[in-house]
Amino acid sequence: MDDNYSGDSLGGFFQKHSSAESSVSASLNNAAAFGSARRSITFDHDDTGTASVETNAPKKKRVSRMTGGGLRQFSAKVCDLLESKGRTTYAELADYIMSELAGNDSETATSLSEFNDKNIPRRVYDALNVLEALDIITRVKKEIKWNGIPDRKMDLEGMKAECVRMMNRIGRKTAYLKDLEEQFADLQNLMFCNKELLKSGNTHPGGFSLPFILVQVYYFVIFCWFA
Amino acid sequence: MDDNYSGDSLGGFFQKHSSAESSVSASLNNAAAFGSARRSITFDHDDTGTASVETNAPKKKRVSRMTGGGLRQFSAKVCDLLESKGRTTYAELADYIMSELAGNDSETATSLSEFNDKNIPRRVYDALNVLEALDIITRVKKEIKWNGIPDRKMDLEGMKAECVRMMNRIGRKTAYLKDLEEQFADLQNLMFCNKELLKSGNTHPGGFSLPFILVQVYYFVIFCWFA
DNA sequence: GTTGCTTTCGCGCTACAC
DNA sequence: GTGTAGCGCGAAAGCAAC
Repeated sequence: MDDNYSGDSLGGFFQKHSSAESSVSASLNNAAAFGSARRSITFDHDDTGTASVETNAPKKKRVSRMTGGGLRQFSAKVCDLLESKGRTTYAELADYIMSELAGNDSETATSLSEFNDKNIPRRVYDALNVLEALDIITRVKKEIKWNGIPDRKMDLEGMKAECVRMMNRIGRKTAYLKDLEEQFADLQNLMFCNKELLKSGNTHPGGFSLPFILVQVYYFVIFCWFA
Repeated sequence: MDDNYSGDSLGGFFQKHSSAESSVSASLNNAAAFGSARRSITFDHDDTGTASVETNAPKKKRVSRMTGGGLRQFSAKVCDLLESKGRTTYAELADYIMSELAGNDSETATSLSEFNDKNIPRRVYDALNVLEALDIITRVKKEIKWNGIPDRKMDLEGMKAECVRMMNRIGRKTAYLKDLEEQFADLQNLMFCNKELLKSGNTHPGGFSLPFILVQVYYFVIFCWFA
């Protein structure tokens, strides 16, 4: 049986080495002949051009996609990067992403980077365009500014901070309040004591008296007098 | 006029025969041979180089691009649509966008739609992929759900409400506090007075009494007196 | 497992803009 | 030339049906 392993994914392994053509034809045949297993990791090379036509060995296209490693993957990366940098340029983005991708290979390094060198930049453009359409970023002459998923982060953060601030304020006020309540209670005790003293007749009649009045009024008329 | 639009390739429509090795070349030829003119909103072309192969007049690929009418444009549309529908499917999206685009033409209608029939769907996929990477949408088996710029709306509203609530609470506490402070001040005054009286010797050594009255009124008339 | 079709979408050629 | 991006071929993934 053939290979058909399935794997992949992640792997990303496809090498694209551009070299021998024999491989090419082989790949073609494989695909057709075996019919079954498709995916071959790839091959080919280039020739690019378009064309080619004649006779024999037509090349193919290469590929074997890096499953799951397309626009979606790059968009996410682009987004993270943009968000963390806030303001950057296309070149910086592309470089960063490329270097990141280049890190995880073993021997396909060269071929991989050759591949990425051309593919990533193109994908980054796609991602940027969508992001721009959503107003998540703004492009002004080469400079890319992250507006952020509209206010989300900023406002959320801002409001959280505000919340904390308010909580603290409430805490302080509450403590002060408690303090005052205690003092208030103490004074009420004082009043009570005075009253008791008075009542108990413990007071000296000719003593002193303090015709004293304290009136606190909030909203209405008050008549008060004494003689 | 020569607008040539016309045909298109349709290319896709040769089914994929993947069989023989000739397949490759065959497809190429088809494209070339039938290929002939493909729309051009603007003009055309020429035959540039690449390709083509034998025989007759093969045109190529071309297609003068519809500047500015690419991923960016479609992304915006896709986004609006998704947001308004909340939950839909790829097919619905594509159809909707296509019909919308088809509306604004004059005579190129046919060619345009033929063109769009193939191009738009592809673009919609691009847009969806980016959106998905940003978690703005979620795809579950053909169904596309709009998550909407992550919680933004919900959280923002929620936190604003929370803020208002807290502000009110602070207001109430503050008023109460002020109230207590005043009462406190009053009582301290009372204490002070008492102390002064005491000190002034006006007091009777055997104890003091303070026929005293403290009245606090909130809302209504009060008559108070003593003699 | 394997045809055979449909849905996604990787990838890169190449047209334009600057 | 270089930077951007329109555009679409055809491979891979998903789905039946055999």
